[in-house]
Amino acid sequence: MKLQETLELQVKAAVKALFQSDLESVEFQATRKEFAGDITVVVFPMLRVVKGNPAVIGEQIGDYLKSNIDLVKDFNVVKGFLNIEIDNSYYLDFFNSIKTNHEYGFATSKVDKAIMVEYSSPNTNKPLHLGHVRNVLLGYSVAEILKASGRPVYKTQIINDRGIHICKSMLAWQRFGNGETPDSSGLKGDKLVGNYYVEFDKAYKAEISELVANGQSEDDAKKNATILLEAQEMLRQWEAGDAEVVALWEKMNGWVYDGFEETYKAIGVDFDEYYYESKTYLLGKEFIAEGLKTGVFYKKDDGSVWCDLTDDGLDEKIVLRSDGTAVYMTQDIGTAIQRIKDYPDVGGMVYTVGNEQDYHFKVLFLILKKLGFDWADNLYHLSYGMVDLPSGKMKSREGTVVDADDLIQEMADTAEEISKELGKLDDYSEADKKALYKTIGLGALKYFILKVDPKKRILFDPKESIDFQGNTGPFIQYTYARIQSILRKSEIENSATFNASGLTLHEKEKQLLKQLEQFPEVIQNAADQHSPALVANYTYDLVKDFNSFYQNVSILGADNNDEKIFRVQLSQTVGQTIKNAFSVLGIDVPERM
RNA sequence: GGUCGCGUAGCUCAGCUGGAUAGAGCAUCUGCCUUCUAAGCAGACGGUCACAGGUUCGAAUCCUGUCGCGAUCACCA
Repeated sequence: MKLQETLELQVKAAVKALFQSDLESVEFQATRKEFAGDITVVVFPMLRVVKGNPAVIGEQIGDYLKSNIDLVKDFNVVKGFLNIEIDNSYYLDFFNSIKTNHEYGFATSKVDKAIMVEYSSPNTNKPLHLGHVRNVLLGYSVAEILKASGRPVYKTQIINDRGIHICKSMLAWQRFGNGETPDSSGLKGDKLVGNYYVEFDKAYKAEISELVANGQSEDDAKKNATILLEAQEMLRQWEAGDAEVVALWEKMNGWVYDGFEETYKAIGVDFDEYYYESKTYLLGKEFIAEGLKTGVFYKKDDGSVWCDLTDDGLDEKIVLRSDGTAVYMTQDIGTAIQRIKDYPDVGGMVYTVGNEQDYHFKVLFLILKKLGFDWADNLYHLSYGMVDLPSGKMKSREGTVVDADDLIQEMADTAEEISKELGKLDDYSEADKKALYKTIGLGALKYFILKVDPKKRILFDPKESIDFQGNTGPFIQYTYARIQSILRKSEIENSATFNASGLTLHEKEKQLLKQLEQFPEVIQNAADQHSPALVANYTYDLVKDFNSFYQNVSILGADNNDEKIFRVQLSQTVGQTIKNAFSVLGIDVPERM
């Protein structure tokens, strides 16, 4: 039984014996550093059932615990706080139980339905940028955290491969491209297609100003520009299945997918399954027709189909245009249903999408529920805040976007600069160095983004590069590397045993053991709250404790062999925990740096 | 205007479903490398937790209102 459970039972028993009252629950917290003790019972809440002075009550409960639980070594009471000192043997037993477990913190799989986690979900007309990076990192990490908490997970995305945006790139490429390909230009496919999206916009703007100069109003000019009309015509041709248009569409989307794959690979994320809007919007339409029959939806005179959500405090929502074509909602309904059809073991889904779509998902989930799907109760919108620049929002048309590939490269470059200044890697091969720079650069970037609460906005200043000191990825990676250095020197395995009876636990050691004890719970909380930030901040705390230990206590120079074995193994276990924690954040750890 | 989210140190962020004197990092300043990697450690400085009420033994945390910032309310995605 866990310590806290034992204590809870005994505190209840104490209150029963001393005051003839029953407690519903007992409130615990970690003892503050300035007081003696390891765990604290808060007496105040008991005052509802037990009348009296909280300090006196604490004293009496403390006496009871001390004489009834061997592990309770001593206690003290400060105001209404009962600080309990736990015997070292408890922490050493705990340590021995986890030290050889390489999966420490990860739940052994529960029998539970799988969860599908969607993230990235880009449009196919332009490259990925910093906003996508946050999305991808969050989605990937939440998926890994859910896995670590014992649930089967599928990672997926919905690719917005059809629509006016890609037609714009296609048209511009036809018109200005001279047959340019990724091969002929040496450009990444997504970059190339993105360039033509910009080309389109330029031509479009030029035409608008020409029309305005000829006397049209701005609004009219925007509607009447021939290049836009042509793009719209192209979309119609696509929907009609025009062979030439479809071939071009497939070709250019193919380039984009290759480019995206490269970026995903560089970031280090993956997917189990891809969904394409072009393939799911029709299924959505089927279910609109179905819902129309069952009365979930209704048709207006002009033929458009709506869902009335006013009873739920929302508005009416259109689900099909009057011309019968699909809207965003239509295909999202289709995609959701398709996924459950494909993966019957999936019992819920997580959508990693920015908070500008909060309303959309509220409506989507409600509609799916009205359509009668039992899994609709287990849908979660992992809503995250925008990544803003000092100048405000990123605007692709204004060229202020921070490109994902560039950013990754810049981070690696910064890592290289710093590493060279420190000059600890002189015996590394060039290839090993490059790999390490990438690990550190990515570590800095990922940690920077993941450590903040998903729902908060992030301000990213490209001029001030991301820190490599303090509460950062590289600091944590550095600590890991330090630990590996000790392990290389010590050559002590974690399977080795030490004689615990002779050990006097140093306060830094005890602090580390307490911190390690938290890890499984942190993973569970992070899974419940869909928050990688909890894991990131936990890891930082652990690492801070370790560095304090490292700097204040000699590990290899311990007084006796038992102590040395224990300290080396403690270091190794902290290292393993850092590695496990970082793995669910998608961050690699280096052997040296 | 309606709805939703956010507001904590100069800056970037923690603070678990209410608990002790609100914590870290960066920046500034002091110390510490002939000893396990100084991307580190030890310390100093720095706060009206946006504001005002309320709930209670106790509020940064919960409720109400105000202000500020953002998002959203399309036959766009």
